[in-house]
Amino acid sequence: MARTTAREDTADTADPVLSDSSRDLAREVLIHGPIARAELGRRLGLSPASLSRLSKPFLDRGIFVEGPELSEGSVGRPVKPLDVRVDTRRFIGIKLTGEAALGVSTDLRATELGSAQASFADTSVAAVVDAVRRVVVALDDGSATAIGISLGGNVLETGVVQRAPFLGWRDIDLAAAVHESVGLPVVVENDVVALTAAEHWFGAGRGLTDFAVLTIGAGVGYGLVAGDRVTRTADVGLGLLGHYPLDATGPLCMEGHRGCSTAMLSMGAMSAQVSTALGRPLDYDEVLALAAPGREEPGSVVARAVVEAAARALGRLVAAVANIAMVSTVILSGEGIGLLTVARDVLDAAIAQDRDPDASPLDLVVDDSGFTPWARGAAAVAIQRSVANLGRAEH
Amino acid sequence: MARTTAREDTADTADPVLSDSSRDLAREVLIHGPIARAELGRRLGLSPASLSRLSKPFLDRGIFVEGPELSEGSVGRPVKPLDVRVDTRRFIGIKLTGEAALGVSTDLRATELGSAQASFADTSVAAVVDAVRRVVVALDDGSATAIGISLGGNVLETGVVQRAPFLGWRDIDLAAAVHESVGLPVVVENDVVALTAAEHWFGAGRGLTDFAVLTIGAGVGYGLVAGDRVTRTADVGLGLLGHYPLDATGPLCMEGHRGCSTAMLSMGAMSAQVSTALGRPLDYDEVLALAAPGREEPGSVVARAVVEAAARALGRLVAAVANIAMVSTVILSGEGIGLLTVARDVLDAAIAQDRDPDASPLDLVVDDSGFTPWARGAAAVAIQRSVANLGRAEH
DNA sequence: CAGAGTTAGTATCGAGACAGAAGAAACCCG
DNA sequence: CGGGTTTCTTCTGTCTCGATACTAACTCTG
Repeated sequence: MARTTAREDTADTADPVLSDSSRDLAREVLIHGPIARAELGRRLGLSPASLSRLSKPFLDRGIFVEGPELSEGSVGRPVKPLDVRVDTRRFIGIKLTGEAALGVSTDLRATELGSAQASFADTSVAAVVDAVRRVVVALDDGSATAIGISLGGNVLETGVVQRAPFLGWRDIDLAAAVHESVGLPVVVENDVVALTAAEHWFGAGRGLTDFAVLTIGAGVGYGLVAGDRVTRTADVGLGLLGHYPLDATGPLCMEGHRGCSTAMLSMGAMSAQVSTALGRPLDYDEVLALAAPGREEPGSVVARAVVEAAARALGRLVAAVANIAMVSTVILSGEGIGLLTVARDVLDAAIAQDRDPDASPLDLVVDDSGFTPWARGAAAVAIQRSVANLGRAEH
Repeated sequence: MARTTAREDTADTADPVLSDSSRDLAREVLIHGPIARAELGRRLGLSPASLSRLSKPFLDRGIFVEGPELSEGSVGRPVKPLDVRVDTRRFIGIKLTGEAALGVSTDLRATELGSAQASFADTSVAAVVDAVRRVVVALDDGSATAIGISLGGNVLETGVVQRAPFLGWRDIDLAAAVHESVGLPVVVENDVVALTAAEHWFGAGRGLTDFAVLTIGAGVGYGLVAGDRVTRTADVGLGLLGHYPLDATGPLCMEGHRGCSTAMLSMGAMSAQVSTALGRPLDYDEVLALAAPGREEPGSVVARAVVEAAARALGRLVAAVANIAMVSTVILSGEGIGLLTVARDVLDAAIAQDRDPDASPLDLVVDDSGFTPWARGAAAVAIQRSVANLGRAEH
């Protein structure tokens, strides 16, 4: 599409909407860090002349900087790579669980600069919005550009939460409510979509046009990037892979599926299995510790059986995703990927079993940064939505 | 991207490469049949003025025609819809099996106009190319624009067959060999990709940006359209869903997978199961006849058990594809979908079981036009490759 | 160490594609 | 029959682009 078409007029804040090429340039520099104009020209399909023209306003406004010249040993004039000044903007990302708002503040590349949280006693909109406000107050020094909020459930593009089981919400205009409360632009998105978007622009999926994200924690989440776009269907909030059949002989989940992904992989299901078998309560970390290689004490056999069954199930799931979504990269994230430290080899064997030996090797990336990716994802969505406004002057 | 960038210079035949907008217009009119300029403007994000300008050369060259005015009862000037003259070009599509070349001739919309086939005694390149030549001679009245060839295996974009197990080929430049023999432009593509492309532009997937295609026949094939593009990975020729685990208690396939998609769904596996149980040879159609509702004769119970197990397995596969590829439309094609006439209700029940009841309804389309879709798919690929050259004058 | 070769980036300018404005065409309706 | 409505075209100004020619800054070679 040529230039700024009238088709996707957000009409959000003001006039200075960037042209298509300018926005593409901003996106590319933001994602791919210090990068030469010539390289940008090749990627965007533009001539060097256009790159000079397009990058000038960004340099004038202080959004781009020219990095140090580095000649890399090759002949010719050294490149003066373009980069964004990541500190020109601040963003706040907040993940909502059933009890609390967990927030991080980030720079333009979704790098975490600080964190804060606030719990809410009940899940009324007022209580949740107030918790969000407290997190924002704790994190914002007055320079934040926008706020991203992510939660499990179905979210419309307008920021209306259509369905959020954890909060018991239906058709709540959360974006408007938070904007009312804190006075900043607010973006709301499904949590898995947000996490996937963060991996796409700022994480392990940077530069990839097709990959999948699997998260393991309280449940199992699934996000997909196809054709350089995060797939965003109406069903994305339902967690369609939450009850994917993986082991016909596995335990039951609370919805009655035998050996589904939740029954096999969620942290709660795994520790429950071991606790039941051993007759004493154990949490997830204790299960992993018991199953660790070399540990030979009462319960190790049970823990190992459960962890290895989970690893086999995960392998089956990863292979299914790679085969069906036609991706060659799968990113694993979430609090429950600790099982890989114990049973990585079992996982790899299970993947190999369900995947054609002639197929291209599967790139499995483990993002073990714990819980912050969820909040970081929310910030990433806010950043993405703001790129179109990057042309505006600094405040 | 604005205008014709130098990035994807095919440098195929000659100069008259269309601009991006012109190509998009040609594509849109070709796919969406008689369509008003105003509607085209909305879809392509162009002003009415641009539509007039862009469509003029196509009209002048006789590629487009203005359809009859139809006022549809609404007020205002009636639309003069644009349409392509489908008879201005002829294409030939050929599907290669292990023994024969099966061809169809089509118009610009891949509508079948005639068919022909030729078998080859051995799978040497010379024998296959000669069979292709005989098919072309039988179908071409001298007006064919291009030839599309599809086959099971891995095909590079250049037309080189990297791997074709059915033919025992490796790294064969089939496009060049056929071009040498018949003197027309030749496009070679994987058969499932070609079939998917045909559904995308001219079949049940017309107008959809995301859907999946499952084929059942001698094996199980899988194609995916995501973001309005046919997914085309290096692994696409391997048939990654050919041995997808579906039933832990099912029979073995010849590669030793228990209850995989081939073991459960392929025509050969189904009839083999029934034949073994009954102690007499039966072909696929006989199995379906035995399993038909109301039939109660010796063997019906066995046939029904096999067919229903296949339908359940297919349901599980369809649900997995819908959930993981995030599509809401799945097209079923191939010679082996006859089982649906017997066990459609079993299939629907199996899909429902593996899919969230709150998920958007799954649109299941059955393309039961038998074998010609395969050859038609090959023609469709040739047509798609030719759209960029549509600006050239008629011959 | 000088100059040839190479790569990066910039200023100028003309070509091309675009949308907006204005108007013509062809219908409906009262 | 004239006003309203929608479709489509013509004209024109604007904007973005790439080509060209240029400067800049480095390496390599003799």
